[in-house]
Parts: sequence; C-alpha cells; structure tokens
Amino acid sequence: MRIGELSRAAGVPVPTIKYYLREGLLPQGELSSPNQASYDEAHLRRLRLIRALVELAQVPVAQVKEILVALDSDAVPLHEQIGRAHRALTPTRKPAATDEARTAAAAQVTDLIARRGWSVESTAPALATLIETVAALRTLGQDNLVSFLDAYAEAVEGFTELEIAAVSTNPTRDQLAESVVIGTILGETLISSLRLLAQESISAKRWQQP
Amino acid sequence: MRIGELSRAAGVPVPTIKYYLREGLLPQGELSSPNQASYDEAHLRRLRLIRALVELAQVPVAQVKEILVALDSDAVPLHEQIGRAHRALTPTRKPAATDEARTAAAAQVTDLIARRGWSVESTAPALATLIETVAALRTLGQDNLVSFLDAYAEAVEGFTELEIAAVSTNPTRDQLAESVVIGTILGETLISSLRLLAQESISAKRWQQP
DNA sequence: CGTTTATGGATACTGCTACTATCCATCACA
DNA sequence: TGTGATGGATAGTAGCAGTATCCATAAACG
Repeated sequence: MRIGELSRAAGVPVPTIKYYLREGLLPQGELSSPNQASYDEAHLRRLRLIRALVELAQVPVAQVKEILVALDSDAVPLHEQIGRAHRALTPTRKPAATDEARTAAAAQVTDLIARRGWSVESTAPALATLIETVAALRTLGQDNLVSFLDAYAEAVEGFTELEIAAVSTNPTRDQLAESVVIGTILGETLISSLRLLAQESISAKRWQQP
Repeated sequence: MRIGELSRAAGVPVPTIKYYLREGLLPQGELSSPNQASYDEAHLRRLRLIRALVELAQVPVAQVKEILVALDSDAVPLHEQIGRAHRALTPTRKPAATDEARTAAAAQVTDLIARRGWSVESTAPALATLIETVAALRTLGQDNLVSFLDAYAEAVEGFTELEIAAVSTNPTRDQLAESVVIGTILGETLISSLRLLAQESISAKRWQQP
C-alpha cells in the first residue's frame, strides 16, 4: 500500500499522514527505495486509531503519541502499560482550589475509595483531578451533586468490571492492551454522549410544556 | 470589590480577568468613574465557574461563553436553555466513518433509544457523536465494547435521574439551570476520574503480579 | 499635597497546537 | 519519455488562551 492508498482508505489527507509520520505517531513504512515506502494493514489500523482519538475523543496529538508508545512497549507488564496510558491521559494540573477546600475534598475522596475497597496509588493522576473537581463543586455551591459520589462510583465500578471481563477474552496481550485503551478513551466519549441524551430526554419529560 | 481583590479571591491573574471581560465571559463591573469599576459576589461566582469549566473540564473559552449566554437567557424555557448548553458543548463534527459503518451504527443507536424509551430529537448533536463513536468502535474491531451500550445507557439513565431530581430542589430557576449545567460538565470530569480509578484498581487486582 | 500604586481600556505580542503548503530529487508506470 | 506520485525537508498558517505594554486617571499613603 502506498501513502496515497493509505490516505484514501482512512480518509486522511496525505500531508496529515506525513505529519503523523514525522511526529512518530505512525511507524515508518518499509522503504523499497530511497523515495518509495509501502504501508500495510497495521498502518491503516493505527491511523484509524489515531483519528478516532484525535477527532472523536479530542485527545491532543502529543498525548496520543504517549499512549501509542505505551501500547507498543509490550516488554512492560499490562498493568503498567495501562498506568502509562492513564498518565498520558490526565494532565498534571496545578491546584486551583483553596487549601481547605482541597483538604476536605481529599478526605471525602479517600473515604470513598476505602468504602469501595479500591486499591489506588496515591500518586494516580486521576485522584488529583477527582479531588480538585469535588473541591470545585463545593466551592461552586453544588454540594448536592457531591453527595452522589457514591452512586457514581458504584455505577462506574459496575460497568468497568464488565468491560474488563469482556476485554479479557482478547487472544493476545497486544490486543488486550489496545482494547483497554480504546475502551477507556472512546468509552468515555460514549458515556458522555449517552449522558447528554439521557439528560435531554429526562429534561424534556420534566420541564417541557406539552 | 476592585479587580485586584477579585483576582486574589479567585486566584486568577488580573490580565486574565481583563481578557474574560473583553471576551464577554464576565459581565462588566459597575463603573463609578471612567477608570474605576467595582465587582461583586456575582462576579466572583461567575469567575470561579469559568475557571472550573476552562481548567478542570477543559472546555474552550468560546464554548464557555455560549454556555454562559445560555444560562443568562432566562427568558427562554429551561429545557431550551439546557438544549443550548448541550449544543455549545458538542462540536458539530464532520463525519469520519464510512457510510455503511455509520448507517449500521445509527440503526443500533436508534434501537437503543427506542428500547429505553428516550425522547431525543434527531438533531441532537450528542446523537451524531454517539453514532460516530459506535461506528468507530466497530471499525476498530471493538464490537464487544459496543455490546455494552445497553449497560452504559441503563447506568447513565439511573444517575441522571438522581441528578435531575436532586437539582430540582433548587429554589430559583436561575440556580436550577446553573446546577444542571455544572452537573453536566463537572459531573463528566467526576465520572471520568472515577472511571480511571476504578480501572486502575480492577486492573491492579487482575493483572498485577503479587 | 505630592508620590507611589492600582485601574480601565486599548493594542500588540507570545507560545503552543495541528496541521498545510511548497520544494525537490527520485521513482513508477503508461 | 514524460506525467504523476512519493519521501523528506523546511516553511507557513490559523486558531487559541492568554501576557505584556502603554496611557491617562484615580486611590492610598506618608
């Protein structure tokens, strides 16, 4: 497959493919001569994955690269691979909440995690985000939403177990890791769209004059 | 309150506040003289909301503006306000999937919505995103994830009902609308962090050698 | 009362991101 | 043999989210 065919197959302009090659998102094609390379199905798959992450899930290109690097490093254990992808996904954010708000939120979140029996490293980047978000919600006077943390956690745990169980049927380790990552990222897009639709529907029933 | 105090109270640099004023995210302060304005609690609240949306939920400034405009237009019915905020939140995306993939995905999504008895306008932007995402998942060979659509929808419907019920206790219409919007957007950040943590925990239990 | 500091408003500039555009020396195919 | 595509390099672009600078005025302080 030459670059033009790859472009047509994936619906991505040639210059963009070249850009991804430059940035190392897409592995180089096999050179048959100094200016002739051929690409295969793996490239096409990879390119589609990149587009889904960039366009649908709005993941920045630099982060997509980190995620792909994590996916390709099959020397490290699966759990560590997932951890790396998670880290690529969660920007380290500078704390915005006040100290008191954050301390209170941290305590609440720690409680929640203990109640659910989750084992979470205290350095997990998602933990910081969660704490900041809870603090922000309180500061914005939305304590009633915070009171749903347990309900959210329960629901989320439920379908995460499902997902992981389903994904575990993948034959190879590579495919498994890829499925986990795709599931994490596109799953979020899925959930967020569903949430919007559910809201739309419920809000229509409740507040729309007939 | 002068701009410097506002800046200190919210932890946002003065030039940034000026930028938000310019962009119309933050209403002008009350001018007591040509170069002296005073800001009140409402400005502080608004500023905190902006920061939470921009920093925590990563919503682009232009979209935050649309959302705030929707919030402030209390002449329109609540359901319509929510619809506008939703529209501001979901970028109209150009279709990326192939036609067949999208048609199949659309059918599946339509079925799902019918099964759940949701009333969703066919122009809802989240609908397009959902369809594109399902199509992308199939194209990426992740059909097993798509099979959880119903489970996701059920869970999501569950806590959306909870949220709306809780939020309905807000005394005024303005506060109600604001709560819905904050709940929609920061709730997503919340769910996404929880999801990451749940994954981390489950993946540790399942794949980490002891 | 004079001086330092802060303010409102306007304009310009910056750094970053995700591409696009252009060029050129091959190379493949008709 | 010539027409179009390709690989590789370099440069350019549009949009975003602020920053920086300037100025005339106002407030606060000693």
